[in-house]
Amino acid sequence: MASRPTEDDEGLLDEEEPRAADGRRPGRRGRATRQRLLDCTATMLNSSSYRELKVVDIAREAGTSPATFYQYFADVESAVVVLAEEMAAQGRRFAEHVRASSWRGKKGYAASEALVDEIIDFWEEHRSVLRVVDLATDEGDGRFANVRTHLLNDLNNALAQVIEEMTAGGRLPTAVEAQATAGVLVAMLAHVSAHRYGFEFWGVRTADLRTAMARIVYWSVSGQKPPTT
Amino acid sequence: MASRPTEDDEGLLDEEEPRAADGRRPGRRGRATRQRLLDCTATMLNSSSYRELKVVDIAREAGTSPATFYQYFADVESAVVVLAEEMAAQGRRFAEHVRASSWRGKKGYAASEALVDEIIDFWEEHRSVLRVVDLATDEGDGRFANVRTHLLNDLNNALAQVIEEMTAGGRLPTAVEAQATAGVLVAMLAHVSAHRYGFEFWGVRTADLRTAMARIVYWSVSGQKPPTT
DNA sequence: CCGGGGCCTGACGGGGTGTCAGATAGCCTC
DNA sequence: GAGGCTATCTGACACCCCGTCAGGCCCCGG
Repeated sequence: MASRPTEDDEGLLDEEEPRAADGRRPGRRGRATRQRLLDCTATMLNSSSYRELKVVDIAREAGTSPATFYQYFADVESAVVVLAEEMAAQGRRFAEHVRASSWRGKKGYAASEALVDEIIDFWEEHRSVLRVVDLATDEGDGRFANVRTHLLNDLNNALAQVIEEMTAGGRLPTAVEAQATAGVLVAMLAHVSAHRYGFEFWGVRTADLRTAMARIVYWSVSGQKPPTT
Repeated sequence: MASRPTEDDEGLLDEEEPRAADGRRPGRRGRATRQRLLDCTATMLNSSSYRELKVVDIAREAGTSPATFYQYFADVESAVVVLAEEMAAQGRRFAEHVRASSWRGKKGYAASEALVDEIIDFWEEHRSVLRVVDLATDEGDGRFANVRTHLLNDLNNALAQVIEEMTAGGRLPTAVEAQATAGVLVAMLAHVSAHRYGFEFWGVRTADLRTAMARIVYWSVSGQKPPTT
């Protein structure tokens, strides 16, 4: 039943606290500039690789100087972290979805398909930011790892909980470790969703990936064969 | 039955062709220097992050100058590609293993466990290089994507073939698309293996991940519940 | 209309990259 | 065993981006 540890959220003190480099609380003009910088960052993330994203370029795009950028963000990644956090906040629904669904029989399989769809769509919508999150996380950047956790942790625990219940109900063998299974499923969902285009390139259709994953999720959670349609 | 397309391997013309910057074929001394550079790159990859790997440092470590490095490699990544290719050559065994195994009954589950173990071990052994391969691939670097493909493609096709056979034999519903299922399984195996330590950090044991994955692989391939031990 | 603090920037030192032209080392020939 | 040729190495340099200041601009409140 081990639940993932969670770090202290200093972010809860104030809604948002976009502090400037010297600790000042920016006024109206400052916040506008900050937002402009953020928007440009998001835009440029769509058109260029994350590695090529230079402070100079963002600043120029926003019609300001590099020095101004550093007044609001410690580096490029800090700006992207903000974008990532905004995105992650929208990811809560996955877990809610899992908890609200019935996981038995045809309904269970439908829930599985719906979950997979939701995740694939989410990754599609936020792909440029998520790509950076994955990259930076793999590179060992704790800030991004934290965001990624917030995004996936709820889903992970929700799935684990369902699996626990199924095990307790005798539907799954006691040998299955709920957290491990949930973790593997989440990893699969996130990774495959992130690499849709890679698969498409190799001639594997997203629709088939979706079915393959839905089947695995359903079987892993319920212990039953998915209904063949 | 769509098989992944494969790129032309110009590498087959000559065993290895470590050409210098100006197209010369290096002599004995040159090859020794090149190898020294390569060894230092591998060493430093273990102790520092890939992003921090500077040409200057590698050169200094190898007791030579940066300019010399550029005589053998276009950039740091080019050197790592060579290391990655050497590693990938060892990954052939996964596919052989899949093809040589029986995938039914207890033997099938044992094969599944063995495959998972083999992959986890491989990722452990080559983790520093594989981390770069994953990172650079995600970043869109074609050279690394190519290596990654060579490494996983065989396994993917081998699994897909087994799944096809199972489908033909009526053991799996015809709705399952072999390549998609194989792709999802490979993605899961590679991604979870690459993030073992992440899971351990969250209190999920590798042994449990292994079981969870072995069960999913076995079920996906054979359509049967894994034997409960 | 006149401070003064919030906001911006020009200018700079630092460190890494990639490329020369020229120095050096190894090897073969006579 | 000296000359000469090529392979190999390197110091020096121009470039680029980073991140930081000190100082200047702008705007609002009084």
